[in-house]
Amino acid sequence: MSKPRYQTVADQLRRDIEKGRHQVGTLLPTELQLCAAYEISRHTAREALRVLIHDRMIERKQGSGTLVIANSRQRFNHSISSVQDLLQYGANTRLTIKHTEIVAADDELAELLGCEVGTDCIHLHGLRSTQKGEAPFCVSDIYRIGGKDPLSRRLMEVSGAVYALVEELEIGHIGMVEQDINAAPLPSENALELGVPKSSVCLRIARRYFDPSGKLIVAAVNLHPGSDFVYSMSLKQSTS
Amino acid sequence: MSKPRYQTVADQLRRDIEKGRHQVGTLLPTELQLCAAYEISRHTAREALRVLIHDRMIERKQGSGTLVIANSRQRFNHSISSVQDLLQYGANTRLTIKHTEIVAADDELAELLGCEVGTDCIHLHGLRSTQKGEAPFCVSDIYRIGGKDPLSRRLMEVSGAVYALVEELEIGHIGMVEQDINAAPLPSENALELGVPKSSVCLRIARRYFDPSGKLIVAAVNLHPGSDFVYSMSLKQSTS
DNA sequence: AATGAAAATATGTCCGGACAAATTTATCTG
DNA sequence: CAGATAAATTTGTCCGGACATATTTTCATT
Repeated sequence: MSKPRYQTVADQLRRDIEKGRHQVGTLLPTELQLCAAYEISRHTAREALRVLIHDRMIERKQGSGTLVIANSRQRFNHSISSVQDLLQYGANTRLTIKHTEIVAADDELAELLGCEVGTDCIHLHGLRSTQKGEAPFCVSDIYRIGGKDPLSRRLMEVSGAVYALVEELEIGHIGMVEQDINAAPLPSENALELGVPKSSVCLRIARRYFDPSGKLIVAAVNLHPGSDFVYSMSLKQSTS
Repeated sequence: MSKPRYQTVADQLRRDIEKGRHQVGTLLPTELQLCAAYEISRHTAREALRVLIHDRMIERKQGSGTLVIANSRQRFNHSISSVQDLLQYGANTRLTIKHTEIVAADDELAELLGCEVGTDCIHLHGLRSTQKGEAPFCVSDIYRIGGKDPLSRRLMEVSGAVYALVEELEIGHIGMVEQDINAAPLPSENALELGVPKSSVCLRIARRYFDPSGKLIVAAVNLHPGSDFVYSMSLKQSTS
């Protein structure tokens, strides 16, 4: 239940960097100094620093020291799933399900789910916002084949990111994700929901989650008003 | 000079997975088994496994074990640069430079390049198509600061993907790529070039390439008519 | 003042051990 | 046989120490 020690130290260091107590471009205290300051072993100090390396806030160099390279966490900015993850975790967003229904798949949905037209599907429609109750910035639709299958029914009870969802539903783990990104006109009903002009364009991210055996778990479609919301991420390439 | 021990073990395990001696979906030997097999400490075994976690070949779960989730290192197909790579290499596309010019940076370009408004810049404007002479599906603009700098001049002579470009110009290697993705209305002149309706929406990918020291090499903006072209990629390799 | 060798510093690698927490497996009980 | 309980298994956390390697600093020499 309680946080590991190295996590506590990492959190504290992150706050210190975010608050400017350790400026970008300067060196963090050395391992031994951290050991003394937090009364931890060197191993624990290194684990804490590893967290910040993973967050891309620091870089370490043997003999030189630990350099602060960013004053905020840049966590998932390595993977394309980060676009989504950035929204779901990094930016600490909330998904509020507005309604759920059983629908017969039309052409478009049938293609997304890879099923026959007319197949019963569960559909969850929600809005994503940074804080609960705040203005939404993204329309999120989640689909699953089978209106009566037990997993689909449970899907209606839980809420949150698809990854959390999959964990909660005890599906095991996600084997593959297919992702389509394109631009599209934002449907007027969604424009209304998001409070943006009717003629807006949007970034459409359609994702399909498969289990390791290749069976589709769920599909999700997210619409982001494009001009308002810009995804930015940096990628460092290792040449080793 | 010599590789660390944990790296040797990680390499061996990776080869074993790639060769199918450890199948995707199965469990890797436990830490203690690895300790015995390679005559290493548990710490070293854990370091080795950490490498494979970083490569996204395995996933670990306390109490359960170490699951093999991929049979090859997942490197660039995890990064959003694959969107571009898919176009440049996977789909075997051609970039045809339509014209080059020296321009004074306006507000937008100055922000993209991180330079003063009014700075001389090289601008290459081109169209991307699957085959030379075929209908283009993407508008590509490449920018570089300095209208007279030798590298900029040479930029006008070569053509192709930015990565190939960088290689040809012998810049060394790209240290970092920053990327913005958003949706936008497609400017009417570009719509004309691409032969799509004037009121089209487009996917706009703006990328900035830096050398390892952090100096900007070039910036590129690609516009794709959104509804026509869909990026599709898989994040995790399915069991094949 | 410039150079180069030595010392100090800081991170990297590696070992040993101990206990905690999560999961799986075996066992007992009704 | 089903369900709860206990044991075994497996990874996670944390400590201590030692030496290696890369970098910076110091200092003696020229």
